[in-house]
Formats: sequence, C-alpha cells, structure tokens
Amino acid sequence: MTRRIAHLDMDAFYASVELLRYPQLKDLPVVIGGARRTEDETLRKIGEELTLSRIPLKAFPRLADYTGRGVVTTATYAARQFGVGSALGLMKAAKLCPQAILLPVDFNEYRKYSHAFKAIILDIAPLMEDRGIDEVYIDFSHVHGGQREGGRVLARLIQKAIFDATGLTCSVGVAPNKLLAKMASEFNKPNGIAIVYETDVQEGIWPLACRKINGIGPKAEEKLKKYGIETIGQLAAQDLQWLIDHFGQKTGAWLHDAANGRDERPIVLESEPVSVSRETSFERDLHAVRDKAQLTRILTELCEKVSADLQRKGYVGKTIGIKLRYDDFKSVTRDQTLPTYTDNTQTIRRTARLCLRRVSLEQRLRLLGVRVGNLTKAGSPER
DNA sequence: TCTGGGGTCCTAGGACCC
DNA sequence: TCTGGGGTCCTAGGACCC
Repeated sequence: MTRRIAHLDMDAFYASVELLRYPQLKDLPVVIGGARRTEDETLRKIGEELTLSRIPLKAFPRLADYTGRGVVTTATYAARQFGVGSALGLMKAAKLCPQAILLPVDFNEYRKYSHAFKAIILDIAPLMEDRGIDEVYIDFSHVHGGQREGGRVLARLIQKAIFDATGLTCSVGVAPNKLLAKMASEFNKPNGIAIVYETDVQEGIWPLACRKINGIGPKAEEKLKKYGIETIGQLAAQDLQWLIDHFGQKTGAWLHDAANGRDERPIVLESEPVSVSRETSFERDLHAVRDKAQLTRILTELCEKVSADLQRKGYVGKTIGIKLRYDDFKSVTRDQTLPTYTDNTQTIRRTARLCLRRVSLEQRLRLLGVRVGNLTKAGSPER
C-alpha cells in the first residue's frame, strides 16, 4: 500500500467564518485584523444571529477610517484583488483598498469552526495531525477510498462533508508525504484538490520557487538567491556536500531532501505544549520611566493571563521569560528558570520583574510579552 | 501613522558534571 | 605545565509558521 498523505487548508478561514455571520458582505473586500477591537464587537453582542445578517452595509467600519497599529490577518478573495493580503500593515492596506470593510479578529468564533471541521475529518479519517486553527495533515493510506484516484475521491468526500456541515470550503493536496501534500494544497485554491505522485516532482515541483517549500522563509530564500538558486529544481541540482558546507549539516541535508521531494516525517497525532505566552503591542510607544504605571499595569495583566491560560490548560512551567520590543522594532528576551514548577500569577510576576531588571529601558517600548516555558502537566509526578 | 499574537525549533556559548 | 570528551541544562537570539 502506498503512503498517501493529505494536507487540508481552509480557504481564507477567518474571513469565510465572518461571511457566515455577515452574508451581506459576500463578494465585498473584507479585511480581518487590527490590534484593537472596533465598535463592531458591540454590534455583535447586542445582535442575535438573525439580526447580524440585517446590519446594513453602511454600518460596517471601513479600512479607511482605521487609525492605529495592526496587520491584516486574513483578507477575502475580493480584497486580495487589490493586493491586500496577510501580514500587510493595516495603514498600507487602507491605501490599497480604503473601501474595504474591516472586522476585528474573533478567535473564539474561529475556534468553534476549527473544532467542527476537525471533528468531521476525524470521523472519516482517524489519523489527523493538527497544524493550527485552519489546517491539518491526514493519513489517507489506510482509509477506505484513500487510494482511489490518488486520494481524490476521499478528498472530495471530506470537502463535501465539511461544506455541508459548516458552509466552509477548503483545499486539499494529496501526495506521498507531508512536504508535497502541503505544496499541493496551494495548487488549486480555493475549494480545490491537487494530486501529486512521486513521478510528478520533476515536472510539477521543480519549476516552483524555493520559497514554496514549507520551512524556507524570506531569509533562506535570499541566501539561496545569492547563489543563483531560485527554483526547487535548481536547488535539487546542487551537490549535497555543497549544501552542507554552505547551510550547515542539518539544514543542508534537509534542503537536499526537500528539493527532491523526500520527506519521511510521520503524522503526529498528539503533542504537548512547550510554552504559553501573552504579549501586547501598545497603542503608542511607552517610556519605562514616564509610563511606568501603565507598563506595570500591562505587565500584571499579561502575567494574570498567562497564569490563567496555564491553569485552564492544566500545565505548570519553570522558565519565566519576558520579551520587549523597542520603538526601532528590535526585540530582546530574558528568562529565568526557577527551581520549581509554577502557574502562580505572583511567582510569574515576581520573576518577570527580575528579568526586566536585566534589560536596558532607555529606549521607548512598543511591545511587552510574558512567557512560561519548560512546561509539564500540572500534578504530574515530575513536578 | 509601516510592521499582531501565539507558537516551535535550531544554534551557540557557558556552566557544570562525570 | 598543560589540558579529554561527552552530556545536560540554561540563556539569548533568530528563522519560520499559522
């Protein structure tokens, strides 16, 4: 039996969930994002499901009216036409598409749909790896229909089941491994399916940019370009030893395998969290001395949230850390490992303050974060 | 008025131990 | 008078992903 791995990616997930609530926004440019909530949340609280769909278009906040920090988290396909996409600063997005409607991020709502679509998949195919709120890997190898037409039949079935239950569409790639499946799910977005076989690598994968490999980001792409390597095929043509010499043992070997479509990583069904953190960017840059009271308040809130997150999830940790971002966007972190595990707000706060004493506070700050790492299950024997 | 927030993994140096 | 090798933990920074 050949290994068939699917990667399933929900289409414009946050935006699509918002359109379920506000169908009147369908086909309009809509942007989800913003560091701060807008008045829209109030609308949502008063309104019931039925009345939400009757909110007139002119009542929705426009991107052009937004002032402040933040980035685009997701944009509808209509907004993407204007060049507005994920990670773009909202002020820049407003220049490209001022008429776009801006909605705040509502994670609770997205989480509900996330659970729903994953439950549907698990019902059909039990070997699923969770890769965040809107995507998963699925092992098709031993599932009924998982081999037919290379996985297309099962992919179609899952797409339909998800759509029927939620009204949401997704794109699926099916391939011999996770690496290729992940690439394939991009091929026919939205609401598409792509099937990749081992024999397709040369023709279908090699012409693509190296950046399409999950794990090659902007930095690695730049470095590769410096050597004249732009496509995956060019990368595959490099000598293994040359790659190791220039990228290190591990990365070099990985690049070589990835470019040749080789990937043996298993589907991981369960995993334990490594750290829990909270961070916030301020509405305006703050000064350690002048804005001390405000910073202290924010630090306390972050510690309370991290502590509550740990307790809710049932974990304790022993490495407490802080993160600062200065007004020039440079970040620093400090952390300290305690002799015992904790989820206690006061302990976290006290340790975070000690960490803060070890950083320079001359420059103005734009962000503060608190992290607890080195986690173990609360009440576990190791504690 | 550029640039969110929550994560994971890797590297690399130093401490410390055997 | 010079100086091992391996292993683990801690810390800081950075790349990358969703």
